[in-house]
Amino acid sequence: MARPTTPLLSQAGIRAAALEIIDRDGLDGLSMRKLATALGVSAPALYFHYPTKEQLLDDVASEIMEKVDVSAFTQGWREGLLGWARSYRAALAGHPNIVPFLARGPGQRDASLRRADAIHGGLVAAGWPPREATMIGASTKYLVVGAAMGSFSRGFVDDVQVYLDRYPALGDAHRLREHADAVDRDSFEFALTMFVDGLAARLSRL
Amino acid sequence: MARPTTPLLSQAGIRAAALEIIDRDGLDGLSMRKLATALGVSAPALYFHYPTKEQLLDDVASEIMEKVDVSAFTQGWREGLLGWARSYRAALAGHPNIVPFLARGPGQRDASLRRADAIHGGLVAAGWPPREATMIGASTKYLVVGAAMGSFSRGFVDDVQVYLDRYPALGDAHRLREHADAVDRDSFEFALTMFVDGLAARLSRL
DNA sequence: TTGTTTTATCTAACGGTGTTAAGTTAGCAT
DNA sequence: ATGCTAACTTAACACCGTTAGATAAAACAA
Repeated sequence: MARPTTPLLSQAGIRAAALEIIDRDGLDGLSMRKLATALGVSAPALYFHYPTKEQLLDDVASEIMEKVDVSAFTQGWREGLLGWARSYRAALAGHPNIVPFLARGPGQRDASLRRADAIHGGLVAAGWPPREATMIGASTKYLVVGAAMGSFSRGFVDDVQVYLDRYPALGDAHRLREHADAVDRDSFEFALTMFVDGLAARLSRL
Repeated sequence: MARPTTPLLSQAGIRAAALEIIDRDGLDGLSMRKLATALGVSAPALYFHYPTKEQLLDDVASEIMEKVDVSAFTQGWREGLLGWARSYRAALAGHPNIVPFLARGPGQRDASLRRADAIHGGLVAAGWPPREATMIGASTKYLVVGAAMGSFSRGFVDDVQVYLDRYPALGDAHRLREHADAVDRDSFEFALTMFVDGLAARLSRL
């Protein structure tokens, strides 16, 4: 049982299985041995397709980031920023367990730079000074990543306070958790709206 | 060499050494064995003082969070929010390597609850509806944590220069690396200002 | 003072991790 | 048919968090 007639593994298949485990068992729940078992293979076989676990996670992260959409900048900076932020957050919220990894350095890839360029260019084209365009991009990313981290770590103090305010009649943790996603999205939308309102006021003063 | 004349370890000493290693070598750079070696002791000795690595990290995180100041809410919601956000960010920026742990942290401690109460209470006292007060708290936390994650994940954009001709609109973004700290702080201040401006406009409409 | 218990460390070891080394065989080119 | 490469295998290494059991000093009881 050495080399199979038809290959058992592929990069795409490995990534898919890895993401499935991460979504189900968390980032710490992913080990190369568990991943290999899920694929019906021994652990070192993975290293024929991926040089390192880190590289595999990088690819999984990039795959997720590819769903981020920056096309709305053609309709104006406000629409562009909102569209980007929302699709960015949606992408992260779909796989909250990988956010702590994702937030620590997807930067230097080609696709990522193309996105950054579209954002920066869209803002500058709308009249924002380049320096402020950079800060707007960074700020929006702060909001998205912060919100994603928040939803990643749900169940803790601040969130409890949120639940109690919004669903005062509910004392039961199960039903609270049911609405956790909606609460998260509300807070994110609120933050985004306030931020963009502040931006609009500033741009009109400029 | 069994029991020493005077104890070699203390919880405070262990925490301090752990934080030092985290600051220097990163979160993954902290192992119980390395920590023990730094303290001139064998690894299992640590378990007499801390039941688990997780618990130790919890304590280190709490120690950091104790520097967050919420007192400015006595001077108004704007001042309170700005003061809280800035001291919160300063606390995290001082130890960026622990942020990924801290952000998923179980802040289920008394101090954390007291802070949340002060924030929520200060906002409601200033006329914010309770539901919006909690969203403001969540939003601010998003900004702080997102900004802290950003500064944590410095280390990307190494060879952005290579891409500059391909993505001309990046413009001055290639200096992100050199001025990472300044850009981070400026962007955070910018985001915070825009957010609070948006809030002020909304409150006056309310 | 002696004896006992508790405290703070030690060494050894268990099962887990990412990863490397070396062996085995299928497919393919010569 | 021969040799080369591809895609797997098992064995093993160094590290990880943590537990078990031994040991000796300290603290306390008689």
